[in-house]
Amino acid sequence: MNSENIANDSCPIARSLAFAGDAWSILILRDAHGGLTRFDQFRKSLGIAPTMLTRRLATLTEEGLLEKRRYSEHPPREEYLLTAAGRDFLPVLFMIGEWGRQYRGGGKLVRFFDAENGTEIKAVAVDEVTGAKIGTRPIRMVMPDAS
Amino acid sequence: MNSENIANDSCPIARSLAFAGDAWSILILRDAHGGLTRFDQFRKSLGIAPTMLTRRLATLTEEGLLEKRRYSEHPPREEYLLTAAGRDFLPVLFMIGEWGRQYRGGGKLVRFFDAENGTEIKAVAVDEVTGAKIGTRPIRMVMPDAS
DNA sequence: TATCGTTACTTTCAATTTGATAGTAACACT
DNA sequence: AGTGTTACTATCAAATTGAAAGTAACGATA
Repeated sequence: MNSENIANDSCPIARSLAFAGDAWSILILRDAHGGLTRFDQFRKSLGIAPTMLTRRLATLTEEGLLEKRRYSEHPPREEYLLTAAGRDFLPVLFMIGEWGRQYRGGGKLVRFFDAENGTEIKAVAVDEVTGAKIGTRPIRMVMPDAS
Repeated sequence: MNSENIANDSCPIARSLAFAGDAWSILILRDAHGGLTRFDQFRKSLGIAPTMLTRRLATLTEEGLLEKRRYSEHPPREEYLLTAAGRDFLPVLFMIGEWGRQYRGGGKLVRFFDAENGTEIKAVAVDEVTGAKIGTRPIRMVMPDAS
Protein backbone atom coordinates (compact mmCIF):
# COMPACT_ATOMS: atom_id res chain seq x y z
CA MET A 1 0.00 0.00 0.00
CA ASN A 2 1.05 3.53 -0.58
CA SER A 3 -0.71 6.85 -0.55
CA GLU A 4 -0.44 10.18 1.14
CA ASN A 5 -4.12 10.64 1.63
CA ILE A 6 -6.79 8.01 1.56
CA ALA A 7 -10.19 9.03 0.28
CA ASN A 8 -12.56 8.27 3.10
CA ASP A 9 -15.84 8.08 1.29
CA SER A 10 -14.58 5.55 -1.20
CA CYS A 11 -13.12 3.32 1.50
CA PRO A 12 -15.04 0.14 2.24
CA ILE A 13 -13.67 0.09 5.79
CA ALA A 14 -15.05 3.55 6.51
CA ARG A 15 -18.33 2.44 4.99
CA SER A 16 -18.56 -0.48 7.38
CA LEU A 17 -17.60 1.57 10.38
CA ALA A 18 -20.36 4.05 9.67
CA PHE A 19 -22.78 1.21 10.40
CA ALA A 20 -21.17 -1.02 12.96
CA GLY A 21 -18.31 1.10 14.21
CA ASP A 22 -18.82 0.98 17.92
CA ALA A 23 -18.13 -1.67 20.48
CA TRP A 24 -21.72 -2.16 21.64
CA SER A 25 -22.98 -2.85 18.13
CA ILE A 26 -20.27 -5.41 17.55
CA LEU A 27 -20.92 -7.11 20.88
CA ILE A 28 -24.64 -7.24 20.10
CA LEU A 29 -23.83 -8.88 16.79
CA ARG A 30 -21.56 -11.31 18.57
CA ASP A 31 -24.33 -12.29 20.95
CA ALA A 32 -26.83 -12.51 18.11
CA HIS A 33 -24.51 -15.01 16.45
CA GLY A 34 -24.38 -16.79 19.78
CA GLY A 35 -28.11 -17.31 19.57
CA LEU A 36 -29.50 -14.46 21.63
CA THR A 37 -32.58 -12.78 20.21
CA ARG A 38 -34.37 -10.93 22.99
CA PHE A 39 -33.94 -7.57 24.63
CA ASP A 40 -33.35 -8.89 28.11
CA GLN A 41 -30.98 -11.58 26.92
CA PHE A 42 -28.77 -8.94 25.36
CA ARG A 43 -29.11 -6.67 28.35
CA LYS A 44 -28.03 -9.32 30.80
CA SER A 45 -25.27 -10.69 28.63
CA LEU A 46 -23.74 -7.30 27.97
CA GLY A 47 -24.53 -5.41 31.15
CA ILE A 48 -25.64 -2.58 28.89
CA ALA A 49 -27.99 0.18 29.99
CA PRO A 50 -31.43 -0.30 28.48
CA THR A 51 -31.31 3.14 26.85
CA MET A 52 -28.19 2.18 24.97
CA LEU A 53 -29.53 -1.22 24.04
CA THR A 54 -32.74 0.27 22.67
CA ARG A 55 -30.74 2.68 20.52
CA ARG A 56 -28.29 0.11 19.28
CA LEU A 57 -30.94 -2.45 18.43
CA ALA A 58 -32.87 0.27 16.59
CA THR A 59 -29.90 1.37 14.50
CA LEU A 60 -28.77 -2.18 13.75
CA THR A 61 -32.33 -2.87 12.64
CA GLU A 62 -32.56 0.28 10.50
CA GLU A 63 -29.25 -0.58 8.91
CA GLY A 64 -30.42 -4.02 8.00
CA LEU A 65 -28.16 -6.13 10.21
CA LEU A 66 -30.98 -7.27 12.46
CA GLU A 67 -34.67 -7.60 11.88
CA LYS A 68 -37.35 -7.19 14.47
CA ARG A 69 -39.97 -9.88 14.57
CA ARG A 70 -43.02 -10.07 16.74
CA TYR A 71 -43.00 -13.43 18.41
CA SER A 72 -46.04 -12.87 20.57
CA GLU A 73 -49.13 -10.75 19.99
CA HIS A 74 -50.51 -10.94 23.52
CA PRO A 75 -48.49 -9.62 25.20
CA PRO A 76 -46.71 -7.86 22.33
CA ARG A 77 -43.15 -9.15 22.31
CA GLU A 78 -40.37 -8.58 19.81
CA GLU A 79 -37.22 -10.47 19.04
CA TYR A 80 -34.22 -9.53 16.99
CA LEU A 81 -32.90 -11.88 14.34
CA LEU A 82 -29.82 -11.63 12.18
CA THR A 83 -30.41 -10.77 8.55
CA ALA A 84 -28.17 -12.06 5.76
CA ALA A 85 -26.00 -8.95 6.16
CA GLY A 86 -25.82 -9.62 9.87
CA ARG A 87 -24.87 -13.24 9.39
CA ASP A 88 -22.17 -12.22 6.94
CA PHE A 89 -20.61 -10.20 9.71
CA LEU A 90 -19.38 -13.45 11.27
CA PRO A 91 -16.00 -13.46 9.51
CA VAL A 92 -15.34 -9.97 10.86
CA LEU A 93 -16.15 -11.18 14.35
CA PHE A 94 -13.84 -14.14 13.99
CA MET A 95 -10.93 -12.02 12.79
CA ILE A 96 -11.44 -9.54 15.61
CA GLY A 97 -11.47 -12.50 17.95
CA GLU A 98 -8.29 -14.01 16.54
CA TRP A 99 -6.48 -10.74 16.99
CA GLY A 100 -7.73 -10.50 20.56
CA ARG A 101 -6.72 -14.07 21.25
CA GLN A 102 -3.22 -13.44 19.98
CA TYR A 103 -2.56 -10.06 21.56
CA ARG A 104 -4.93 -9.78 24.51
CA GLY A 105 -5.22 -13.43 25.32
CA GLY A 106 -4.20 -13.69 28.98
CA GLY A 107 -6.29 -16.08 31.02
CA LYS A 108 -8.86 -18.47 29.74
CA LEU A 109 -10.76 -17.66 26.62
CA VAL A 110 -13.80 -18.96 24.84
CA ARG A 111 -12.87 -21.33 22.02
CA PHE A 112 -14.64 -22.44 18.89
CA PHE A 113 -14.90 -25.87 17.36
CA ASP A 114 -16.32 -27.31 14.20
CA ALA A 115 -19.56 -28.86 15.41
CA GLU A 116 -19.22 -31.83 13.09
CA ASN A 117 -15.62 -32.92 13.05
CA GLY A 118 -14.64 -31.43 16.40
CA THR A 119 -11.49 -29.65 15.26
CA GLU A 120 -10.75 -26.31 16.84
CA ILE A 121 -11.34 -23.40 14.53
CA LYS A 122 -8.60 -20.90 13.92
CA ALA A 123 -9.76 -18.25 11.48
CA VAL A 124 -7.29 -16.70 9.07
CA ALA A 125 -7.90 -14.22 6.31
CA VAL A 126 -6.64 -15.33 2.93
CA ASP A 127 -6.96 -14.08 -0.60
CA GLU A 128 -9.75 -16.04 -2.19
CA VAL A 129 -7.89 -16.47 -5.49
CA THR A 130 -4.32 -17.21 -4.50
CA GLY A 131 -5.00 -18.53 -1.01
CA ALA A 132 -2.14 -16.43 0.34
CA LYS A 133 -2.58 -15.18 3.88
CA ILE A 134 -3.44 -11.51 4.05
CA GLY A 135 -0.37 -9.63 5.18
CA THR A 136 2.22 -11.97 3.70
CA ARG A 137 2.41 -10.33 0.28
CA PRO A 138 2.78 -6.69 -0.73
CA ILE A 139 -0.44 -4.93 -1.58
CA ARG A 140 -1.20 -2.16 -4.01
CA MET A 141 -4.14 0.10 -3.32
CA VAL A 142 -6.02 1.57 -6.27
CA MET A 143 -8.31 4.53 -5.90
CA PRO A 144 -11.40 4.68 -8.07
CA ASP A 145 -11.33 7.08 -11.04
CA ALA A 146 -12.78 10.42 -10.14
CA SER A 147 -15.45 9.89 -12.79
CA MET B 1 -23.02 -21.69 18.64
CA ASN B 2 -25.33 -21.84 21.57
CA SER B 3 -25.46 -20.25 24.96
CA GLU B 4 -27.79 -18.13 26.99
CA ASN B 5 -25.15 -15.91 28.38
CA ILE B 6 -21.72 -15.31 27.01
CA ALA B 7 -18.99 -14.51 29.48
CA ASN B 8 -17.66 -11.19 28.40
CA ASP B 9 -14.30 -11.23 30.05
CA SER B 10 -13.33 -14.53 28.51
CA CYS B 11 -14.35 -13.44 25.02
CA PRO B 12 -11.51 -12.64 22.64
CA ILE B 13 -13.76 -10.27 20.70
CA ALA B 14 -14.51 -8.22 23.79
CA ARG B 15 -10.81 -8.22 24.55
CA SER B 16 -10.02 -6.73 21.16
CA LEU B 17 -12.75 -4.16 21.37
CA ALA B 18 -11.46 -2.91 24.67
CA PHE B 19 -8.39 -1.77 22.75
CA ALA B 20 -9.48 -0.85 19.26
CA GLY B 21 -13.21 -0.66 19.60
CA ASP B 22 -13.94 2.74 18.17
CA ALA B 23 -14.08 3.96 14.62
CA TRP B 24 -11.28 6.53 14.91
CA SER B 25 -8.79 3.97 16.17
CA ILE B 26 -9.61 1.61 13.34
CA LEU B 27 -9.36 4.35 10.74
CA ILE B 28 -6.02 5.43 12.17
CA LEU B 29 -4.82 1.84 11.88
CA ARG B 30 -6.11 1.73 8.32
CA ASP B 31 -4.15 4.85 7.44
CA ALA B 32 -1.08 3.56 9.23
CA HIS B 33 -1.26 0.47 7.03
CA GLY B 34 -1.61 2.83 4.11
CA GLY B 35 1.76 4.30 4.97
CA LEU B 36 0.88 7.35 7.03
CA THR B 37 3.08 7.98 10.04
CA ARG B 38 2.77 11.61 11.05
CA PHE B 39 0.28 13.60 13.10
CA ASP B 40 -0.69 15.96 10.35
CA GLN B 41 -0.99 13.22 7.76
CA PHE B 42 -3.54 11.46 9.94
CA ARG B 43 -5.29 14.69 10.74
CA LYS B 44 -5.72 15.65 7.11
CA SER B 45 -6.63 12.18 5.94
CA LEU B 46 -9.27 11.68 8.59
CA GLY B 47 -10.53 15.19 9.15
CA ILE B 48 -10.23 14.45 12.85
CA ALA B 49 -9.97 17.13 15.51
CA PRO B 50 -6.42 17.38 16.85
CA THR B 51 -7.59 16.73 20.41
CA MET B 52 -9.13 13.46 19.35
CA LEU B 53 -6.12 12.49 17.29
CA THR B 54 -3.75 13.17 20.17
CA ARG B 55 -5.85 10.99 22.46
CA ARG B 56 -6.25 8.16 19.98
CA LEU B 57 -2.58 8.08 19.03
CA ALA B 58 -1.69 8.06 22.71
CA THR B 59 -3.97 5.13 23.53
CA LEU B 60 -2.97 3.15 20.45
CA THR B 61 0.63 3.72 21.51
CA GLU B 62 -0.01 2.72 25.13
CA GLU B 63 -1.77 -0.39 23.97
CA GLY B 64 1.13 -1.40 21.80
CA LEU B 65 -0.43 -1.08 18.36
CA LEU B 66 1.67 1.92 17.39
CA GLU B 67 5.03 3.08 18.55
CA LYS B 68 6.20 6.63 18.72
CA ARG B 69 9.59 7.30 17.24
CA ARG B 70 11.51 10.53 17.19
CA TYR B 71 12.54 11.15 13.64
CA SER B 72 14.08 14.56 14.20
CA GLU B 73 15.84 15.96 17.23
CA HIS B 74 15.92 19.58 16.10
CA PRO B 75 13.11 20.40 15.89
CA PRO B 76 11.72 17.52 17.99
CA ARG B 77 9.40 15.56 15.74
CA GLU B 78 7.65 12.26 16.32
CA GLU B 79 6.19 9.72 13.99
CA TYR B 80 3.91 6.77 14.68
CA LEU B 81 4.82 3.36 13.33
CA LEU B 82 2.89 0.13 13.41
CA THR B 83 4.14 -2.50 15.84
CA ALA B 84 3.84 -6.23 15.14
CA ALA B 85 0.46 -6.20 16.89
CA GLY B 86 -0.59 -3.27 14.75
CA ARG B 87 0.52 -4.97 11.56
CA ASP B 88 -1.37 -8.09 12.53
CA PHE B 89 -4.52 -6.01 12.61
CA LEU B 90 -4.48 -6.00 8.80
CA PRO B 91 -6.67 -9.10 8.40
CA VAL B 92 -9.30 -7.47 10.60
CA LEU B 93 -9.21 -4.38 8.40
CA PHE B 94 -9.59 -6.47 5.29
CA MET B 95 -12.56 -8.38 6.61
CA ILE B 96 -14.25 -5.17 7.74
CA GLY B 97 -13.60 -3.84 4.26
CA GLU B 98 -15.03 -6.89 2.52
CA TRP B 99 -18.20 -6.60 4.53
CA GLY B 100 -18.48 -2.91 3.66
CA ARG B 101 -17.85 -3.63 0.02
CA GLN B 102 -20.58 -6.22 -0.08
CA TYR B 103 -23.23 -4.43 1.95
CA ARG B 104 -22.41 -0.72 1.74
CA GLY B 105 -20.70 -0.76 -1.61
CA GLY B 106 -22.60 1.80 -3.66
CA GLY B 107 -20.44 4.01 -5.84
CA LYS B 108 -16.77 3.59 -6.52
CA LEU B 109 -14.58 2.02 -3.92
CA VAL B 110 -10.90 1.67 -3.30
CA ARG B 111 -9.61 -1.71 -4.46
CA PHE B 112 -6.62 -3.80 -3.53
CA PHE B 113 -4.28 -5.78 -5.73
CA ASP B 114 -1.41 -8.13 -5.21
CA ALA B 115 1.58 -5.92 -5.95
CA GLU B 116 3.48 -8.71 -7.65
CA ASN B 117 1.05 -10.69 -9.76
CA GLY B 118 -1.55 -7.99 -10.19
CA THR B 119 -4.60 -10.03 -9.21
CA GLU B 120 -7.30 -8.29 -7.26
CA ILE B 121 -7.44 -9.30 -3.64
CA LYS B 122 -10.65 -10.55 -2.15
CA ALA B 123 -10.15 -11.46 1.46
CA VAL B 124 -12.11 -14.33 2.97
CA ALA B 125 -11.88 -15.82 6.41
CA VAL B 126 -11.27 -19.54 6.46
CA ASP B 127 -10.45 -22.11 9.06
CA GLU B 128 -6.72 -22.59 8.97
CA VAL B 129 -6.93 -26.38 9.31
CA THR B 130 -9.83 -27.41 7.10
CA GLY B 131 -9.81 -24.41 4.77
CA ALA B 132 -13.58 -24.14 5.07
CA LYS B 133 -14.99 -20.63 4.85
CA ILE B 134 -16.07 -19.26 8.18
CA GLY B 135 -19.84 -19.31 8.32
CA THR B 136 -20.35 -22.32 6.09
CA ARG B 137 -20.18 -24.93 8.83
CA PRO B 138 -21.87 -25.13 12.21
CA ILE B 139 -19.79 -23.94 15.11
CA ARG B 140 -19.70 -25.01 18.71
CA MET B 141 -18.60 -22.53 21.32
CA VAL B 142 -16.80 -23.79 24.40
CA MET B 143 -16.44 -21.71 27.51
CA PRO B 144 -13.29 -22.08 29.57
CA ASP B 145 -13.51 -24.07 32.82
CA ALA B 146 -14.18 -21.89 35.77
CA SER B 147 -10.86 -22.99 37.26
C1' DT C 1 -59.49 -9.92 43.19
C1' DA C 2 -54.93 -8.49 44.45
C1' DT C 3 -50.44 -8.76 43.96
C1' DC C 4 -46.18 -10.36 41.84
C1' DG C 5 -43.18 -11.31 38.07
C1' DT C 6 -41.69 -10.87 33.27
C1' DT C 7 -40.59 -8.46 29.09
C1' DA C 8 -39.54 -4.58 26.63
C1' DC C 9 -38.97 -0.78 26.89
C1' DT C 10 -39.07 5.10 28.16
C1' DT C 11 -37.86 9.05 31.16
C1' DT C 12 -34.80 11.73 33.54
C1' DC C 13 -30.60 13.63 34.43
C1' DA C 14 -25.65 13.75 35.67
C1' DA C 15 -21.17 12.56 33.90
C1' DT C 16 -18.27 11.74 30.21
C1' DT C 17 -16.81 12.22 25.56
C1' DT C 18 -16.65 14.66 21.46
C1' DG C 19 -15.48 18.09 18.19
C1' DA C 20 -14.67 22.84 16.67
C1' DT C 21 -11.76 26.63 17.13
C1' DA C 22 -7.95 28.94 18.61
C1' DG C 23 -3.54 29.15 20.47
C1' DT C 24 1.36 27.61 21.43
C1' DA C 25 6.26 26.00 21.08
C1' DA C 26 10.11 24.90 18.52
C1' DC C 27 12.26 25.34 14.93
C1' DA C 28 13.58 26.18 9.43
C1' DC C 29 13.45 29.09 5.62
C1' DT C 30 13.68 33.52 3.11
C1' DA D 1 12.13 40.06 10.80
C1' DG D 2 8.50 37.60 9.18
C1' DT D 3 6.27 33.42 7.37
C1' DG D 4 5.59 28.48 7.28
C1' DT D 5 5.64 23.76 9.16
C1' DT D 6 4.87 20.30 12.58
C1' DA D 7 2.92 18.63 16.54
C1' DC D 8 0.63 19.49 19.52
C1' DT D 9 -2.48 21.86 24.07
C1' DA D 10 -6.40 24.78 25.90
C1' DT D 11 -11.00 26.02 26.04
C1' DC D 12 -15.61 25.16 25.92
C1' DA D 13 -20.17 24.04 23.85
C1' DA D 14 -22.71 20.14 22.09
C1' DA D 15 -23.62 15.41 21.81
C1' DT D 16 -23.42 10.94 23.74
C1' DT D 17 -23.49 7.79 27.37
C1' DG D 18 -24.84 5.42 31.49
C1' DA D 19 -27.20 4.77 35.88
C1' DA D 20 -31.48 4.58 38.06
C1' DA D 21 -36.11 4.62 38.23
C1' DG D 22 -40.49 4.30 36.09
C1' DT D 23 -44.09 2.37 32.82
C1' DA D 24 -47.23 -0.61 30.07
C1' DA D 25 -49.04 -4.87 28.99
C1' DC D 26 -49.79 -8.86 30.11
C1' DG D 27 -49.70 -13.78 32.59
C1' DA D 28 -49.35 -16.48 36.80
C1' DT D 29 -50.13 -17.18 41.54
C1' DA D 30 -52.57 -16.64 46.17
